[in-house]
Amino acid sequence: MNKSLKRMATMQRMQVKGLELFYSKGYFNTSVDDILKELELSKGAFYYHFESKEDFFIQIIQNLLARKVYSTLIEPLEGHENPLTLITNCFDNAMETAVHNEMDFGCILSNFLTEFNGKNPEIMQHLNEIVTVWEVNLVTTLQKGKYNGFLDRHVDCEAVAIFLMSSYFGVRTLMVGSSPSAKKYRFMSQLRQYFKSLEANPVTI
Amino acid sequence: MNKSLKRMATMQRMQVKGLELFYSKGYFNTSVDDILKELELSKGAFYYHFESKEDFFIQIIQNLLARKVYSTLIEPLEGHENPLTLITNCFDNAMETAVHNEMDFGCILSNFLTEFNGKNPEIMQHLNEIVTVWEVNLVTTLQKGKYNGFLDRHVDCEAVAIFLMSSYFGVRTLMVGSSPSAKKYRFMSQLRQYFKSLEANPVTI
DNA sequence: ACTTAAACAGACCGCTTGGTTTGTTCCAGG
DNA sequence: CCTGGAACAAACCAAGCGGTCTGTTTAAGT
Repeated sequence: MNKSLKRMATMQRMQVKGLELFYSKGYFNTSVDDILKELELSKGAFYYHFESKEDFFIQIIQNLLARKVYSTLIEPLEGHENPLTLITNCFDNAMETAVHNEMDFGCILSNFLTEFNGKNPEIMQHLNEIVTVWEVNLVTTLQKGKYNGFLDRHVDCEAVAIFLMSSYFGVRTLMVGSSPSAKKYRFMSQLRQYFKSLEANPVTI
Repeated sequence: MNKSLKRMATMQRMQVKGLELFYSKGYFNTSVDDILKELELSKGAFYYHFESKEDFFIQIIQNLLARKVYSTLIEPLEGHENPLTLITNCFDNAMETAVHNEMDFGCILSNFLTEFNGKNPEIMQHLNEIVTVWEVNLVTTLQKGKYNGFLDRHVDCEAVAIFLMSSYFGVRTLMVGSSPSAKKYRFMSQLRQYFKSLEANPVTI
């Protein structure tokens, strides 16, 4: 009955705290005990609910990380407006929350990609899956925008998507240094500059 | 006499192997013993030459990483040609070696920035110093290009530099996934597209 | 009231870590 | 030839790691 409810609640608590610490301190640099200490739970509780630290993290990826990426980077792309406007606003919002977040350590997805690269193929696969979902949604949005006459018909949507994902990952890494707000402003100005070159040219007679 | 020569040689060997392993496996995930095992040296040797693992890494940053960034990302900017051409070729070369490198794990500097962010302020300072050097050189190159009439006079050179560094860091992170060659090609096509919008407009009469 | 299983607590284990210490080899200078 | 320090080797240490195991408490079903 509410047995499974309590189970879910405890697992959720562990995963939320786990993602928080893995994100801020890194996966390998965060022990299971670190997580349990903050939750005032024991190892018994942890290994009752999860098979291993790795299994635990994979569930975090699918349950929390995937949703987070979706809500902040994919969902905002929905709509029938100019996709360049949608993406601009999406990036602007995502970076604005990062600027105002005292504990920002860069893009979660990008950080984990870096940390697990060449170390754990299984986890890398799960992470790359999320990247692909993002990429596909970007491409689809751009293509729709092309057919609706917002983008120049020569635009290579797949290339634009790669360029956008790259620049976003990168600027989030760069922003963790000094003056993130200034960097955000400069980045956005050049993103707009780039987008201008993708716009459909008005019909010349 | 050649005492100090041997000393330098041994320290160099340790640092080269250290950077190699720190880069591929991560700093926290690489033990001092891992490095010494591959060199067939002992802990005594290590702690005779270096104060600690952290001191060891800082010396690697200053001796090897700084030089590497300089030779691959800064030195190629020298010259009196169009800075947009210089940067394009520089990025193209840097990414090409990454594509052909079986053991590529992304941009070294970017990876370490991610790994140490929020964990070790001292090391972060050393890393950010390198980033700043790169940024300053990019800005200088761009400004020179503006005065020489290659760039439009409205171009915000500092913003362009941030945008370039972001996109490079990001694409190198993205390339570690699948089909790096395709991603490089798409990235470069959009970089050129972006650069076109920065070019000086021919005088219209 | 009794059973049963879920949901934990916490001691414990083998192993690895960064770092220290002590011992050994080697070789240049007096 | 002998000595002193440089350059290492290797045993050693406390702390921390992921993971296991054996309880103990709680609560639902009968």
